[in-house]
Amino acid sequence: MRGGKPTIDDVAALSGVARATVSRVLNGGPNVREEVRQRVLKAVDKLQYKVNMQARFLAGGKTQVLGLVYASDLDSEPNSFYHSGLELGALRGCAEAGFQLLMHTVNQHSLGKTAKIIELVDSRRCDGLILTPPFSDDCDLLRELEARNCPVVCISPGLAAQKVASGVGIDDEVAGYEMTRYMLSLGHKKFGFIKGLEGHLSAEERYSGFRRAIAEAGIGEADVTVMRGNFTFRSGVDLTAAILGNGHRPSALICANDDMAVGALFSAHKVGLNIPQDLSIVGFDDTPVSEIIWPPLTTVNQPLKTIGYRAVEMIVERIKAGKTASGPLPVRFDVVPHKVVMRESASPPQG
Amino acid sequence: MRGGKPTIDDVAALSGVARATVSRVLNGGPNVREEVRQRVLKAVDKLQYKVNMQARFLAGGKTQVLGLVYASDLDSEPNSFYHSGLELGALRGCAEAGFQLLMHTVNQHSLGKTAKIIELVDSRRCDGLILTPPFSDDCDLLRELEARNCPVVCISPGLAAQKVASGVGIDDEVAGYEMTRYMLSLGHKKFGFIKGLEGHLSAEERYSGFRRAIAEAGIGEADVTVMRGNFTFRSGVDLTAAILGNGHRPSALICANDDMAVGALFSAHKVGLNIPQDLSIVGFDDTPVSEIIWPPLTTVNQPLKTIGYRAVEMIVERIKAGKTASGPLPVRFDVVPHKVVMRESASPPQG
DNA sequence: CCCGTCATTGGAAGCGCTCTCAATTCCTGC
DNA sequence: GCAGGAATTGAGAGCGCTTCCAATGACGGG
Repeated sequence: MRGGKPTIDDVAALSGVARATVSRVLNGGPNVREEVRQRVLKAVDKLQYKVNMQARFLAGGKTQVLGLVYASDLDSEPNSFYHSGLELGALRGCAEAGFQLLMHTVNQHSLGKTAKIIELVDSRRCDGLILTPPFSDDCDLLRELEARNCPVVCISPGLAAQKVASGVGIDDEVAGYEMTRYMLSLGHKKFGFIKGLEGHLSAEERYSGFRRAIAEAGIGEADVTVMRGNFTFRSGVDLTAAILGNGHRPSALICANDDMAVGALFSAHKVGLNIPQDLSIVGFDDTPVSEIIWPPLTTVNQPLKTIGYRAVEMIVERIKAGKTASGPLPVRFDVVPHKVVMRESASPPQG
Repeated sequence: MRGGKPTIDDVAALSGVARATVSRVLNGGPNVREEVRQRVLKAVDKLQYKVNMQARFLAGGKTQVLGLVYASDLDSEPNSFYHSGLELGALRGCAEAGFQLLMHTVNQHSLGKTAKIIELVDSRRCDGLILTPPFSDDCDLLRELEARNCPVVCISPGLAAQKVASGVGIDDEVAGYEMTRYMLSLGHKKFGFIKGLEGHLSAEERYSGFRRAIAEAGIGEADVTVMRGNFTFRSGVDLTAAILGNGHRPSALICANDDMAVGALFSAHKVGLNIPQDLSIVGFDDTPVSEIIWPPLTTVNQPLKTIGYRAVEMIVERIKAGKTASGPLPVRFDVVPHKVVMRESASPPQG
């Protein structure tokens, strides 16, 4: 033991068996006499022996670590609510599966963004990766990872990425469609839509759903105003101001996420509009603010924790498969249920 | 190379040197002829060789991984803004220091909460730990960790913990004091204070600062109402309702965090109060909502990202010291600057 | 009572890298 | 041209654990 922490050999020595036997006991292997097992366990306890994962994994060629990658740069702060939700769910999943979660952020505008992620797996730091938007839409990255045989699960990937790697998420197109249908059902006929950052395909899907519903309802191009924001409160404020200043004012404004919707609310308040009487405003995500703000925001709830949890389940599944079976698991996309949450920021249009 | 990934031996073979030499080149060791270095580098490049961290760390006895621990249970959702801020800062620090960040949540009410954290270091999963409240106040845990010689840095520890382990944070007592002084300067004479969860000593410090300012101002016990919340919006709502229903209404309400302040705002609005004319409400933390809410919340900003970043710096420092020097580094507490952010939820009392 | 089986157990070869220490080579200065 | 010392380089011993394979022992059938 040489003063340091006890090793498996110390346990073996103390219990009078071979190292291999201790290993068997530790890993619940078969073919160990009960009496021997007890003897080993007693030694483990007496020595306060703890497996050195570092060594176990070197020998076993794994790490029991999953990487969760998300984007962060100085201009667009990551949405903390969104990421915390996913993280919490993932953490729960990891705890159950006996994995650890390694966080990794990369500036999506940096040149070596892909390299940094790839290195994580090349240097054997983790057994699998969970990618969040917009990385979950980076097909090149996905393919590189696949070439390295690295299990990957994407959070809310767009259609293209869904063909390349497995993913989890809500059906954004349907969510956008349903939300729009709801607004339509309230009697709205003139719409505004604030899109999110380009490249976030899942947010773009919400827009597709919106278009589908609009088209079905026979609403003409002249009655819809579309703008592109960047998911921030600020952009919601600015774009809404632009939309409202524009004369041909919509009666319903749909935003691709809550932050922008809250910005819209802010802007509308500022010009003296009553919400929802004068303008219905709705968002996406159901972040905590949407409940706190006045009026409470009608929005779409997506079960972030469930998504994070499911992502871990899926990836663990793939990791196991990778080591058991021969052929790689087929790519799949798991849809988790979303829900339109009706609060008070949307109502039938006045007059 | 046997089909798998190239190893250091493959590089050694290809470049015609010994394994040790390749290692030296890889680690920037001295005493390698330039010509040899180039040869090795070329082989590395040609083979697309990547160090297997797993192996490097087993040999070196380190992991280059830092653990960030935070509490989470089902009843009290962790404050995503708070944790994301710290995490982001820590992540940035890790990236610069060449470390990875392992996240770990533990239910603070579970029995084995300490064991789970200890195991993280016992099983050699990380080289150091960053503890957030309330774990940063768990002196028993801190001592156990110290016994294991595990570098630890606490985020916003209370006075007791500051003596046991190093930490970073703002000076909460002074922050509470300053905020109260500010309210006093506005002319308030009757106060309400909503405390946070018991055991979160740093939040308790804010209260101490409040008491100090109140005492200095010669305000009597009869003019302050104190309640204990649990940091949630809900508790802010409920406790404020209680305070307002109580007759002897304060003109200023100070909450130990923003969520509760927002709840207070909500409750006050509900009973028809004008904020800040009828009641000034202030919080702590400067979360994003505080800017979005109406009226914008006067609060105390603490630089979370800086704190997270600094925590990593400190821990890396300790890790290096642990391996170089003999004596352990002295315990220290780094104070980062906070700032009272004056917005519109506080004003001189009416009448 | 002997031999094939099967449950147990031990031995030893790695996993891929770091690091100590000895061997070798290269320069100096005289 | 050669000794002494510094600069390089190579060999090999781990780091602590998993796992393949051979060895041992017990048992039941012939």
